Amino acid sequence: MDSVFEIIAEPNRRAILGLLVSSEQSVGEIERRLRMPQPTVSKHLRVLREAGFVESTVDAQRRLYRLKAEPFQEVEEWLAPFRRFWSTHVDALERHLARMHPSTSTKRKTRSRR
Amino acid sequence: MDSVFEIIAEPNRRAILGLLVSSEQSVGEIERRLRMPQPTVSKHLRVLREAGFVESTVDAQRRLYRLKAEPFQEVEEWLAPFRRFWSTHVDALERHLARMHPSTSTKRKTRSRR
DNA sequence: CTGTTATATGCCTTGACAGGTATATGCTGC
DNA sequence: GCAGCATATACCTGTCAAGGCATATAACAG
Repeated sequence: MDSVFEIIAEPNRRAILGLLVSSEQSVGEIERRLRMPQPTVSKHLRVLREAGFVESTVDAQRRLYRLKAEPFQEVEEWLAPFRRFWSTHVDALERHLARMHPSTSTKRKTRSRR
Repeated sequence: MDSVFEIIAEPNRRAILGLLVSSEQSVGEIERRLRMPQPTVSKHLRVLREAGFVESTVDAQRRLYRLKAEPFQEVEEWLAPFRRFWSTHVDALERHLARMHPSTSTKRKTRSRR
Protein backbone atom coordinates (compact mmCIF):
# COMPACT_ATOMS: atom_id res chain seq x y z
CA MET A 1 0.00 0.00 0.00
CA ASP A 2 2.25 2.71 -1.28
CA SER A 3 0.27 5.82 -2.13
CA VAL A 4 -1.84 8.07 0.04
CA PHE A 5 -4.67 7.58 -2.42
CA GLU A 6 -4.95 3.90 -1.69
CA ILE A 7 -5.10 4.73 1.99
CA ILE A 8 -8.04 7.08 1.69
CA ALA A 9 -9.80 4.83 -0.78
CA GLU A 10 -11.15 2.80 2.13
CA PRO A 11 -14.44 4.19 3.48
CA ASN A 12 -13.85 3.12 7.06
CA ARG A 13 -10.51 4.84 7.08
CA ARG A 14 -12.08 8.02 5.79
CA ALA A 15 -14.65 7.72 8.56
CA ILE A 16 -11.90 7.41 11.16
CA LEU A 17 -10.08 10.41 9.75
CA GLY A 18 -13.34 12.31 9.83
CA LEU A 19 -13.76 11.56 13.50
CA LEU A 20 -10.28 12.74 14.30
CA VAL A 21 -10.80 16.14 12.73
CA SER A 22 -12.59 17.41 15.82
CA SER A 23 -10.14 16.03 18.35
CA GLU A 24 -7.96 13.08 19.22
CA GLN A 25 -9.77 9.86 20.10
CA SER A 26 -9.00 6.55 21.72
CA VAL A 27 -9.46 3.28 19.89
CA GLY A 28 -12.45 2.45 22.05
CA GLU A 29 -14.15 5.72 21.26
CA ILE A 30 -13.69 5.20 17.57
CA GLU A 31 -14.98 1.66 17.90
CA ARG A 32 -18.06 2.92 19.75
CA ARG A 33 -18.84 5.87 17.52
CA LEU A 34 -18.39 4.07 14.24
CA ARG A 35 -19.94 0.80 15.48
CA MET A 36 -17.01 -1.08 14.09
CA PRO A 37 -15.33 -4.19 15.54
CA GLN A 38 -12.21 -3.39 17.52
CA PRO A 39 -9.74 -5.41 15.44
CA THR A 40 -10.96 -3.64 12.35
CA VAL A 41 -10.36 -0.28 13.98
CA SER A 42 -6.90 -1.27 15.13
CA LYS A 43 -5.94 -2.57 11.72
CA HIS A 44 -7.08 0.55 9.94
CA LEU A 45 -5.31 2.69 12.49
CA ARG A 46 -2.16 0.76 11.83
CA VAL A 47 -2.42 1.44 8.14
CA LEU A 48 -3.14 5.10 8.78
CA ARG A 49 -0.24 5.36 11.18
CA GLU A 50 2.24 3.73 8.84
CA ALA A 51 1.11 6.06 6.07
CA GLY A 52 1.64 9.07 8.33
CA PHE A 53 -2.01 10.13 8.53
CA VAL A 54 -2.17 9.71 12.29
CA GLU A 55 0.08 9.37 15.30
CA SER A 56 -0.64 7.98 18.73
CA THR A 57 0.35 8.63 22.29
CA VAL A 58 -0.09 6.35 25.25
CA ASP A 59 -2.59 7.27 27.96
CA ALA A 60 -2.64 4.49 30.56
CA GLN A 61 -4.15 1.48 28.79
CA ARG A 62 -5.50 3.64 26.02
CA ARG A 63 -3.85 5.02 22.96
CA LEU A 64 -4.93 8.37 21.70
CA TYR A 65 -4.81 8.94 17.99
CA ARG A 66 -4.62 12.29 16.29
CA LEU A 67 -4.19 13.55 12.76
CA LYS A 68 -0.94 14.46 11.11
CA ALA A 69 -0.82 16.95 8.29
CA GLU A 70 1.64 15.79 5.66
CA PRO A 71 -0.29 13.14 3.72
CA PHE A 72 -3.23 15.47 3.35
CA GLN A 73 -0.95 18.02 1.82
CA GLU A 74 0.16 15.39 -0.62
CA VAL A 75 -3.41 14.98 -1.78
CA GLU A 76 -3.72 18.73 -1.93
CA GLU A 77 -0.67 18.96 -4.15
CA TRP A 78 -1.98 16.36 -6.52
CA LEU A 79 -5.28 18.14 -6.71
CA ALA A 80 -3.82 21.57 -7.40
CA PRO A 81 -3.40 21.37 -11.20
CA PHE A 82 -6.97 20.16 -11.59
CA ARG A 83 -8.34 22.92 -9.41
CA ARG A 84 -7.27 25.53 -11.92
CA PHE A 85 -9.14 23.58 -14.54
CA TRP A 86 -12.39 22.97 -12.73
CA SER A 87 -12.94 26.41 -11.24
CA THR A 88 -14.66 27.53 -14.42
CA HIS A 89 -17.29 24.79 -14.17
CA VAL A 90 -18.88 25.39 -10.81
CA ASP A 91 -22.48 25.20 -11.90
CA ALA A 92 -22.05 21.74 -13.30
CA LEU A 93 -20.62 20.60 -10.01
CA GLU A 94 -23.66 21.64 -8.09
CA ARG A 95 -25.91 19.71 -10.38
CA HIS A 96 -23.59 16.74 -10.05
CA LEU A 97 -23.60 16.79 -6.27
CA ALA A 98 -27.32 17.23 -6.22
CA ARG A 99 -27.63 14.01 -8.15
CA MET A 100 -25.17 12.11 -5.98
CA HIS A 101 -26.41 13.26 -2.56
CA PRO A 102 -29.99 14.34 -3.01
CA SER A 103 -30.44 14.86 0.73
CA THR A 104 -27.54 17.23 1.17
CA SER A 105 -28.89 20.73 1.15
CA THR A 106 -26.52 23.16 -0.45
CA LYS A 107 -26.37 25.90 2.11
CA ARG A 108 -25.76 28.64 -0.38
CA LYS A 109 -27.78 31.77 -0.38
CA THR A 110 -30.18 30.76 -3.06
CA ARG A 111 -29.63 33.53 -5.49
CA SER A 112 -32.30 32.29 -7.82
CA ARG A 113 -30.47 31.54 -10.98
CA ARG A 114 -32.01 29.19 -13.52
CA MET B 1 -16.34 1.01 -7.50
CA ASP B 2 -18.48 3.59 -5.84
CA SER B 3 -16.34 6.44 -4.53
CA VAL B 4 -14.13 8.87 -6.38
CA PHE B 5 -11.31 7.87 -4.05
CA GLU B 6 -11.21 4.33 -5.32
CA ILE B 7 -11.03 5.69 -8.83
CA ILE B 8 -7.97 7.82 -8.22
CA ALA B 9 -6.31 5.12 -6.12
CA GLU B 10 -5.05 3.53 -9.34
CA PRO B 11 -1.69 4.95 -10.50
CA ASN B 12 -2.35 4.48 -14.20
CA ARG B 13 -5.62 6.32 -13.90
CA ARG B 14 -3.92 9.20 -12.16
CA ALA B 15 -1.36 9.22 -14.97
CA ILE B 16 -4.13 9.45 -17.55
CA LEU B 17 -5.81 12.27 -15.67
CA GLY B 18 -2.45 14.01 -15.49
CA LEU B 19 -2.11 13.81 -19.24
CA LEU B 20 -5.53 15.26 -19.81
CA VAL B 21 -4.85 18.34 -17.74
CA SER B 22 -3.03 20.00 -20.61
CA SER B 23 -5.55 19.14 -23.30
CA GLU B 24 -7.86 16.45 -24.61
CA GLN B 25 -6.20 13.34 -26.00
CA SER B 26 -7.15 10.36 -28.11
CA VAL B 27 -6.84 6.82 -26.82
CA GLY B 28 -3.90 6.21 -29.11
CA GLU B 29 -2.02 9.23 -27.85
CA ILE B 30 -2.50 8.16 -24.27
CA GLU B 31 -1.39 4.67 -25.17
CA ARG B 32 1.73 6.07 -26.83
CA ARG B 33 2.65 8.59 -24.19
CA LEU B 34 2.16 6.32 -21.24
CA ARG B 35 3.53 3.23 -22.97
CA MET B 36 0.53 1.29 -21.86
CA PRO B 37 -1.31 -1.47 -23.76
CA GLN B 38 -4.40 -0.24 -25.53
CA PRO B 39 -6.95 -2.44 -23.75
CA THR B 40 -5.60 -1.23 -20.45
CA VAL B 41 -6.06 2.37 -21.53
CA SER B 42 -9.58 1.72 -22.76
CA LYS B 43 -10.56 -0.05 -19.57
CA HIS B 44 -9.26 2.71 -17.35
CA LEU B 45 -10.95 5.28 -19.53
CA ARG B 46 -14.18 3.42 -19.13
CA VAL B 47 -13.87 3.51 -15.38
CA LEU B 48 -12.99 7.19 -15.46
CA ARG B 49 -15.88 7.96 -17.76
CA GLU B 50 -18.42 6.10 -15.66
CA ALA B 51 -17.16 7.91 -12.59
CA GLY B 52 -17.54 11.24 -14.35
CA PHE B 53 -13.86 12.14 -14.44
CA VAL B 54 -13.75 12.31 -18.22
CA GLU B 55 -16.04 12.54 -21.21
CA SER B 56 -15.41 11.66 -24.81
CA THR B 57 -16.41 12.90 -28.19
CA VAL B 58 -16.09 11.11 -31.48
CA ASP B 59 -13.60 12.33 -34.04
CA ALA B 60 -13.73 9.99 -37.03
CA GLN B 61 -12.37 6.67 -35.79
CA ARG B 62 -10.82 8.29 -32.74
CA ARG B 63 -12.37 9.25 -29.48
CA LEU B 64 -11.12 12.33 -27.76
CA TYR B 65 -11.20 12.31 -24.00
CA ARG B 66 -11.19 15.36 -21.80
CA LEU B 67 -11.55 16.06 -18.11
CA LYS B 68 -14.75 16.83 -16.31
CA ALA B 69 -14.76 18.92 -13.20
CA GLU B 70 -17.22 17.47 -10.72
CA PRO B 71 -15.42 14.48 -9.21
CA PHE B 72 -12.34 16.54 -8.54
CA GLN B 73 -14.31 19.00 -6.56
CA GLU B 74 -15.76 16.14 -4.62
CA VAL B 75 -12.24 15.33 -3.52
CA GLU B 76 -11.74 18.99 -2.78
CA GLU B 77 -14.79 19.02 -0.54
CA TRP B 78 -13.61 16.02 1.39
CA LEU B 79 -10.24 17.59 1.84
CA ALA B 80 -11.56 20.94 3.04
CA PRO B 81 -11.98 20.18 6.77
CA PHE B 82 -8.51 18.73 6.93
CA ARG B 83 -7.04 21.72 5.17
CA ARG B 84 -8.29 23.94 7.97
CA PHE B 85 -6.66 21.58 10.40
CA TRP B 86 -3.25 21.37 8.80
CA SER B 87 -2.94 25.00 7.82
CA THR B 88 -3.14 26.10 11.43
CA HIS B 89 -0.32 23.71 12.15
CA VAL B 90 1.73 25.17 9.34
CA ASP B 91 1.05 28.68 10.53
CA ALA B 92 2.11 27.76 14.02
CA LEU B 93 5.24 26.26 12.64
CA GLU B 94 5.97 29.38 10.66
CA ARG B 95 5.52 31.64 13.65
CA HIS B 96 7.79 29.35 15.55
CA LEU B 97 10.46 29.46 12.87
CA ALA B 98 10.05 33.19 12.52
CA ARG B 99 10.92 33.61 16.17
CA MET B 100 13.88 31.31 15.91
CA HIS B 101 15.33 32.61 12.64
CA PRO B 102 14.01 36.10 12.02
CA SER B 103 16.14 36.48 8.90
CA THR B 104 14.92 33.41 7.04
CA SER B 105 12.68 34.33 4.13
CA THR B 106 9.67 32.08 3.74
CA LYS B 107 9.54 31.01 0.13
CA ARG B 108 6.20 29.34 0.14
CA LYS B 109 3.75 28.87 -2.66
CA THR B 110 1.25 31.55 -1.95
CA ARG B 111 -1.54 29.70 -0.26
CA SER B 112 -4.37 31.50 -1.95
CA ARG B 113 -7.16 30.55 0.38
CA ARG B 114 -7.89 32.04 3.82
C1' DC C 1 -0.50 -12.45 41.61
C1' DT C 2 -5.04 -12.45 39.46
C1' DG C 3 -8.47 -10.82 37.01
C1' DT C 4 -10.05 -7.19 33.88
C1' DT C 5 -9.86 -3.71 30.48
C1' DA C 6 -7.68 -1.77 26.23
C1' DT C 7 -5.36 -2.56 22.13
C1' DA C 8 -2.66 -5.21 18.83
C1' DT C 9 -1.70 -9.16 15.90
C1' DG C 10 -2.13 -13.78 13.36
C1' DC C 11 -4.57 -16.77 10.45
C1' DC C 12 -7.96 -17.76 7.13
C1' DT C 13 -11.41 -16.89 3.67
C1' DT C 14 -13.52 -14.20 0.28
C1' DG C 15 -14.15 -10.86 -3.10
C1' DA C 16 -12.66 -7.36 -6.18
C1' DC C 17 -9.86 -5.50 -9.46
C1' DA C 18 -5.96 -5.02 -12.76
C1' DG C 19 -3.31 -7.14 -16.44
C1' DG C 20 -2.87 -10.11 -20.57
C1' DT C 21 -4.55 -12.00 -24.72
C1' DA C 22 -7.90 -12.63 -28.03
C1' DT C 23 -11.71 -10.94 -30.28
C1' DA C 24 -15.54 -7.85 -31.35
C1' DT C 25 -17.38 -3.40 -32.84
C1' DG C 26 -17.14 0.73 -35.42
C1' DC C 27 -15.55 4.14 -38.73
C1' DT C 28 -13.11 5.29 -43.06
C1' DG C 29 -11.72 5.17 -47.82
C1' DC C 30 -11.66 2.67 -51.89
C1' DG D 1 -18.96 -4.70 -50.66
C1' DC D 2 -13.75 -5.23 -48.48
C1' DA D 3 -9.42 -3.89 -46.08
C1' DG D 4 -7.38 -1.43 -42.43
C1' DC D 5 -7.12 1.30 -38.52
C1' DA D 6 -8.94 2.84 -33.81
C1' DT D 7 -11.24 1.57 -29.88
C1' DA D 8 -14.03 -1.40 -26.98
C1' DT D 9 -15.15 -5.68 -24.67
C1' DA D 10 -14.91 -10.77 -22.97
C1' DC D 11 -12.64 -14.11 -20.60
C1' DC D 12 -9.22 -15.87 -17.62
C1' DT D 13 -5.92 -15.57 -13.94
C1' DG D 14 -3.07 -13.87 -10.12
C1' DT D 15 -2.81 -10.80 -6.47
C1' DC D 16 -3.93 -8.29 -2.63
C1' DA D 17 -6.48 -6.28 0.85
C1' DA D 18 -10.53 -6.25 4.13
C1' DG D 19 -13.33 -8.74 7.43
C1' DG D 20 -14.16 -12.28 11.03
C1' DC D 21 -12.51 -14.66 14.78
C1' DA D 22 -9.28 -16.14 18.03
C1' DT D 23 -5.56 -14.96 20.67
C1' DA D 24 -1.56 -12.28 22.28
C1' DT D 25 0.41 -8.27 24.66
C1' DA D 26 0.13 -4.58 27.88
C1' DA D 27 -1.37 -1.70 31.70
C1' DC D 28 -4.31 -1.13 35.46
C1' DA D 29 -7.13 -2.32 40.00
C1' DG D 30 -7.51 -4.93 43.88
